[in-house]
Amino acid sequence: MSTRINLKQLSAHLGLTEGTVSRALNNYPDISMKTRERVQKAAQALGYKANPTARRLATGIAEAVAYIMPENGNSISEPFVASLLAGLAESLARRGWDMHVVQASPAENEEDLIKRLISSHKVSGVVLSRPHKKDARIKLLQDAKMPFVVHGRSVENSQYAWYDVDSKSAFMDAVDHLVALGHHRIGFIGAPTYHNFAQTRLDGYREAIVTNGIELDNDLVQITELTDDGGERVAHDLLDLDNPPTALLCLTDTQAFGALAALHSRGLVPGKHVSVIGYDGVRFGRHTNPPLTTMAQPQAHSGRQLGDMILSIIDGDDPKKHQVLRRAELVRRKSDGPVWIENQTQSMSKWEREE
Amino acid sequence: MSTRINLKQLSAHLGLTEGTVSRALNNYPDISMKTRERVQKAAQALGYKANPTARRLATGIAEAVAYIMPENGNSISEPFVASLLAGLAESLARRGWDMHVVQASPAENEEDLIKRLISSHKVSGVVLSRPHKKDARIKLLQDAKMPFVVHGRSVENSQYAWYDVDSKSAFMDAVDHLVALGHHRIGFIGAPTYHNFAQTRLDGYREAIVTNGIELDNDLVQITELTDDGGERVAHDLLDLDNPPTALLCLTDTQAFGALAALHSRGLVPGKHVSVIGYDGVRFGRHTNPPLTTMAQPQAHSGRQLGDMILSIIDGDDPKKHQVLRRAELVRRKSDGPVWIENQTQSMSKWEREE
DNA sequence: CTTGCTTTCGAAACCGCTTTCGGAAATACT
DNA sequence: AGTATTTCCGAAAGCGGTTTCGAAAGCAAG
Repeated sequence: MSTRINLKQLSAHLGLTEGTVSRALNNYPDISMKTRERVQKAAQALGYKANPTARRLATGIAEAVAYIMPENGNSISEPFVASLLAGLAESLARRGWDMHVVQASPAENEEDLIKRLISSHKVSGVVLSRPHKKDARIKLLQDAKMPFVVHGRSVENSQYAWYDVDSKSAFMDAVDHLVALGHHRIGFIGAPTYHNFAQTRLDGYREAIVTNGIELDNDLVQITELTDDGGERVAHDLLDLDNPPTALLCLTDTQAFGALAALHSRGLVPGKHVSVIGYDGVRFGRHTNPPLTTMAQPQAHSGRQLGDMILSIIDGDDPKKHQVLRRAELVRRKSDGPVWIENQTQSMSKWEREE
Repeated sequence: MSTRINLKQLSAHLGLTEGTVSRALNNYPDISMKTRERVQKAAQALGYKANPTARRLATGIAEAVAYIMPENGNSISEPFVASLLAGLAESLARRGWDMHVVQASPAENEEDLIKRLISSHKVSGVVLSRPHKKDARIKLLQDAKMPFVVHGRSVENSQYAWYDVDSKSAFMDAVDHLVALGHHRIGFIGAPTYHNFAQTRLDGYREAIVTNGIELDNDLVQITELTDDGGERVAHDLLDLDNPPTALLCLTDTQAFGALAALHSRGLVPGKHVSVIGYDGVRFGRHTNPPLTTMAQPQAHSGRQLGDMILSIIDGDDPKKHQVLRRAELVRRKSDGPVWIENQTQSMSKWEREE
């Protein structure tokens, strides 16, 4: 049984008042250096650690941050939660703080979850992910003056802290890349645009299409779920078009996997007959047939970054000073290639590939 | 600003003592039914919720459970953490408890983490995963009388609660399946056997090999990391053997992905020249070339199950009564097939596949 | 109308720590 | 030497609940 020593015992042992010992431990300036050191040495020796619950009650600081699981965090669609959580936990742990991971219960919507979180006083800050274009949760947090950072952005994003990848540029780059390969009919496999990232990626696609002097064709953009099955279904729809696309640009790698499946089932080879490009850069993309070309988001340390951000905001930093935008980069594997022209002889090998 | 009402205000409003109101709210029998209802109604109306921190301090109950992130939780090797966390969080939330997810800091080993957790009094219970064969953390928890459940099992597993998949049987089934396809030289791609699951799966492999009247060949078992690269590397080693295996059984799907890559780089087609079977049943496996045959573990609701278990143990249930073993089942896709015999004509199509 | 139980609630201690306030001792200043 | 400041610590009041204990009130029994 770990018979933890408490403040009363420690102060009795030292012949001091609890208040004095507490202040000594917390480096109050009104304690002489001599006794401060004596107290800290004794605390160390006796293994004293202030009871967190008591401290939290007394100070009113929860010493914990909540990470809100994205709606579909349990699906294949969020491949990075584990590593993000690891980084976030590490960042918080350096200060001895806890990471709560919370999820809306089945009978509860996302906003109620935030309300509950705010009024519970269980956390000092919140990490949100995958915001909607207009995300009511953000307003709730702002009104309650609850510190928070967002992984991703909503449309109005000037007043809070966020960490995001510039997926609009990424999709513009992807389009440019495909156009350079000769593609003019590029299909877009997207998701409902209440997800802000779905909107911005679509924006990037459209803008680049126009910039490249190609006429927008709404038949070429399809909205579906963020799953492989979704990607597969609408890939078929796109390929069934009278004037089908020669390339498929997908919102996520997961959807792209489905697109690859659709091509296979039609006897089309990805990267040859039809190009496919995903987004995320999940490692598994190396193992598809062919390996998936993708816009890889830099996800290293994103968790730690988010943790450091929320901590400094809780410390009083201006949230607006914490807005970091990173870039995704094209990882060229083998699912993209020049536009296919029937009866032509064309060597795949002239295209340089990863590894 | 959410100006939360506290007990003092509520009791003043009711003309009762704080103690009385508290007891009324907690359904103490020494409060008359009449005032109990009156109090609860008022609490409801005024939106009173007891401050969790204060309650925790007073009762000494942390009302939280810690989930220990597996060492490699950030890699692709633990594909199910997100869904497990979701289930666990849901189970705990039903009681209003928190889920802390914790991780050993870089400068800390797993045992120190447990010690810290125990002495911090921040949680009432612990969920552990991926135990080692002889896991010191388990002994620490037992000695401290800290309730816990293990996702997986260690060797001595009779005295605590666990939730596991019978992967030994799964590997026996996999071997039987391969033998039925004519394979006699079956390579095993494993991981360091301090991981208990690595040991039991190896045991299953060996036992089934013997049961099938095949001589054990230690050259056929290779130990490596739980990554695709690891699998790829040792797959090459196995195929370089003078008498190479005709089938590769892998500890995890992730390793199997690497094995597939190794085959491809040699111009061998998986499921035809060499069979590959993985374990886990990750959805990604549908998209490899060819789709990966695997022993799929039933992971639905495992998180909720673990949550319900830890809660009832905290409530006083005998941990030994909470030991659940589930079975994995063969999901046959296309990476397995009859043993390849050169110069034979053999149709793949006679084998029935998933979908 | 006592006596003896129950029922029902108030009073107070407590959980373990933080923080404000005030006063004694020590030091500084005329 | 006497007064004005500092320095350093003790005392005490929280933080917001829970729980034990005891006493007043209500009730049935004698």
